[in-house]
Amino acid sequence: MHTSMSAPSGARINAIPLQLREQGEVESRPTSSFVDGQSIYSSGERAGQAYRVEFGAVRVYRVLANGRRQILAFHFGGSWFGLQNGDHHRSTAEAIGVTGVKCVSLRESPHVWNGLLPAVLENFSSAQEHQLVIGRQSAVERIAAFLLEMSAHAGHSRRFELFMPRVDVADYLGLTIETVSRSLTKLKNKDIIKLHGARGIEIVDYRALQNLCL
Amino acid sequence: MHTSMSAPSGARINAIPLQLREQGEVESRPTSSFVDGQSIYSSGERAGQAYRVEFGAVRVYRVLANGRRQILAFHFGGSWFGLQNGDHHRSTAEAIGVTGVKCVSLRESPHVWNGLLPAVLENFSSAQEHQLVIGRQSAVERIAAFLLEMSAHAGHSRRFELFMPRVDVADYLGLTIETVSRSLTKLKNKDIIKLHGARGIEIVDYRALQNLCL
DNA sequence: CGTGCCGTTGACAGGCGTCAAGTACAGTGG
DNA sequence: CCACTGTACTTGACGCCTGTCAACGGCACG
Repeated sequence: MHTSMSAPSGARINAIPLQLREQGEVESRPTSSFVDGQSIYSSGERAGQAYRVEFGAVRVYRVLANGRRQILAFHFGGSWFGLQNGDHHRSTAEAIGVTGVKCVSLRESPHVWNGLLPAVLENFSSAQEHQLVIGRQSAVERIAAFLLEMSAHAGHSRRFELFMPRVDVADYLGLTIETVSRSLTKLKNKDIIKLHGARGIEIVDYRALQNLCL
Repeated sequence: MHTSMSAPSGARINAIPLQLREQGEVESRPTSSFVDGQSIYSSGERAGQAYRVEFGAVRVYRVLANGRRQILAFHFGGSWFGLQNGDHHRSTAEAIGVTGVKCVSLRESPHVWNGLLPAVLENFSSAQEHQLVIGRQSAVERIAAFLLEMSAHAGHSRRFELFMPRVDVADYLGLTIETVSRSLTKLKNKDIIKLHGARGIEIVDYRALQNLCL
């Protein structure tokens, strides 16, 4: 199970951010392991911890009352998540594939907050970037931006595997799975990308993909 | 000029956040005044300052190469903005109506960063909230959410004035001005709101508006 | 080989963008 | 005082993009 996920996530372990190692507070904690789809925290639960992805991937999302879901962010190795100001989580975080996560209690060690400012700013920046994508870009443009984002997380590789199913891509980009599929097909037919199986992506024309995101 | 703006923004001066007064660093700075549409900082400029709205309002936006604009956030009295991790601004901030802004240099006083974590978390939270709106809601639902947001900034008043023109609302919600106008008309025809002139909003059925944002 | 999940493709309808015309209003100048 | 002008907003007609519904194909697993 999850063979198609564990291979790329294994490669990603080496990408764990060294600049955050300085925080001995974090390194002293054990890594918790989660299986695919397992909840790391849920909306409504009491907050008070900071989380960092060690390996694998995490989706953070919120669900509207009518069932519509919006994935706010994907997090990969080294990325912090779950940082917020309220007492209770307003979003849910789930593992994508087998995923390792380190937790720090902010109640026991409130001073850790000080070191997390760069991480919060990073999250904030990503959220703003994503606002542009879902606010002002067409379906194909969103897919292009998404593929470039995933490529960047894979070390700007031209060939990589998507960690998540289509429904996650759709809920991240504010689209439906059908539109995601159709947009990928369009990019394929324009010889901008090649598809290798359901999750494999090969970027043939990197520049064309970038031009779509203008 | 701007009479329709200065009245509500004047009321808002009292709403300046007291919990931030502790930072004498901020209070020691003079307030710079900006006229309607004046740039506070621009995309590409060197960053290194934190900004706080004293009175009036501010829009922060980015523009894609093809001219499409996305307003990332509106900021009102007491709100911090311009906080980011890079060396250079990736967005532009402009005054809406006559606006007062206090600046703090983060290069001269880097320790100020520590006190700004709550403000960054607040900005981050707002961005996430907005992701849901523009990612998963219809035009009418976005307008409903927007009106409730503006109402909240006016002390949850049922009657308030919009500070900004339709084009700002549209670029904030990822819509066109025509769709904004039509959606407002729909809400008006359903007797959920009343329109008083171009900018005046009266919420007749608060509950109905909330139900639209589910 | 059947079953179930995931992804793709097609037909169709509806929502929103685009283009265009019309209205309201403030400011200006005669 | 009133016509003129420019800006902001509204309304209408129309077309496209994307959502919806449905059928189909591929692959893993039992």
